[in-house]
Amino acid sequence: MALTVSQVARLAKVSVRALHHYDELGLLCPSGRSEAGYRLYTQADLERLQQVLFFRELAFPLEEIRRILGDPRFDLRAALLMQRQLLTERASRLDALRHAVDAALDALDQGKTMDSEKMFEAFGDFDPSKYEAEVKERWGDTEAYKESARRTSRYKKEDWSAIKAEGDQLMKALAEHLGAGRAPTEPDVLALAEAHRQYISKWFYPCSYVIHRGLGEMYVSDSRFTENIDSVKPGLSRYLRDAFVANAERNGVES
Amino acid sequence: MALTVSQVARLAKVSVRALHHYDELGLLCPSGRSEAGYRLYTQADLERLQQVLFFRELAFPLEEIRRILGDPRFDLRAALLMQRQLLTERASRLDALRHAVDAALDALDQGKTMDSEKMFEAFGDFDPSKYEAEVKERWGDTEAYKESARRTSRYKKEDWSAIKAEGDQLMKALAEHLGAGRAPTEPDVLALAEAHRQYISKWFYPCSYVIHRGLGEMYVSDSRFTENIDSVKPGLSRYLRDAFVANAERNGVES
DNA sequence: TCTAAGGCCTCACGCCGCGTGAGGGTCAAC
DNA sequence: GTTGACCCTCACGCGGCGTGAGGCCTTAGA
Repeated sequence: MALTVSQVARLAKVSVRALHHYDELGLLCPSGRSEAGYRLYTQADLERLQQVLFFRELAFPLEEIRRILGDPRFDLRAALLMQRQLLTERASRLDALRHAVDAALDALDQGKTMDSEKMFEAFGDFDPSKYEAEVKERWGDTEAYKESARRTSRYKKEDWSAIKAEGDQLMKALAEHLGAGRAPTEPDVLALAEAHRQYISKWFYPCSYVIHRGLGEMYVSDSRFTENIDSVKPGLSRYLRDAFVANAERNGVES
Repeated sequence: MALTVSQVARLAKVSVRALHHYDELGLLCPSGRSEAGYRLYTQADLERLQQVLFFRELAFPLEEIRRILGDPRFDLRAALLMQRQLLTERASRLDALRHAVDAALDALDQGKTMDSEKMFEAFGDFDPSKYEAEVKERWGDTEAYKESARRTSRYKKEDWSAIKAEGDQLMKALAEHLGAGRAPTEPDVLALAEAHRQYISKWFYPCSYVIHRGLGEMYVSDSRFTENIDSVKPGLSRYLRDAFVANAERNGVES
């Protein structure tokens, strides 16, 4: 059932190079490789690709798409509403341009030369940077987010799949301890919690014990996190929270 | 009355870097420099800038703008009509995207997950390359034009102003001979005609005697050429035609 | 008369979303 | 075993500038 690049490319009407590109960016990494190193895409990959293309059509930058799809805090509704707003603004701009072109044509028909003042009439009052600023404010309002954005934007060529694999491995290990009935306060589990904290610090943003504990709290209080994590193993999000809290305590952070 | 870069930048609301860029491309070279090498823009430069910005707003690539503004054969009406068409297509595309976003929002409101089929419904039937192809066909339909486009697209960093100066100098020299009452068949004039042919060959496209003669014919038969050339000196276009014809004849091309 | 600030200049690299080779391995069919 | 259609990984290029770096020029004020 696994598909090769060119098959996916045909299905989704994108170029093979684009798929390579998305792989490089960590935006869509095929979940498998053949023995010869061929990229192998699963059905799930196809779905993700569709989401990617959806946002791409909506003119989101690829970097942002990666963050959007990878972050369970992501607020789809807000993003869509914003994008709608953006599209509306663009449409009205296009309209203004059409009027400008029409005016130019009229002037031409009447044998007049276009005077330069008229040329600029339509272009005055439009400032695309306004929207940009808004977006930045909306999405980049926490320090951790900003730092994370700063760092992750540099990874590009580095191995995103490696980062993801590292995270998955931690989750899997913790899920196994949960499955084995170990308490979240046991040393092995605490060690894993600590490893996770360092993993976050290393790749995303400086993650203190306090912040890590807060992250754990979010895992249980925010359903988007909870669902995502519990899909690995039911109850894992609570388990993580408890482990993070215990790890913070053991390192001198009061609860 | 000469303006500096930053003054022009403020007036036209473009960046200084953009003006530098246009200078590099030969799209808008300031007509003067101060002793210290500062760019000095005249009123005429400002008008040209306005034209540049006009077409830029209409989403013409800069390279094409340069050709448009530099080529007296340029058909403003056709270009505007095309651009109108382009804008209309874009507008309808934006509309489709807006509907897609709305559909996504509706689905969200009803608690459904977006299914991937719907995601793609709006994106199927749009092929921007169609229009591209049309434009190419419309504007690039002669061999000389194509060759010229191929070559000039490579100049970029090279000194466009030097090329222009070389051409202007030839025109000026020929205009002086015309003013002095020399016949277009005199050796000096023929030499200049030949120099012009080689100038064209060197910078734009291989210009045979036959083609050169044809170019001369166009100078008198196409009013856009005629006006442009006669603005240097009245009657110059005819004079050029005659000189080119004589030069062709002297080199074994029958009339 | 000296100085500091704010022009101006020319390199030259960076960005994004890939296109387009180059140079080489792999797979299926004849 | 040979073809030809795939696949891989570099690595450069494009367009329209943004953004320094490093250095000269000009002008106003102390």
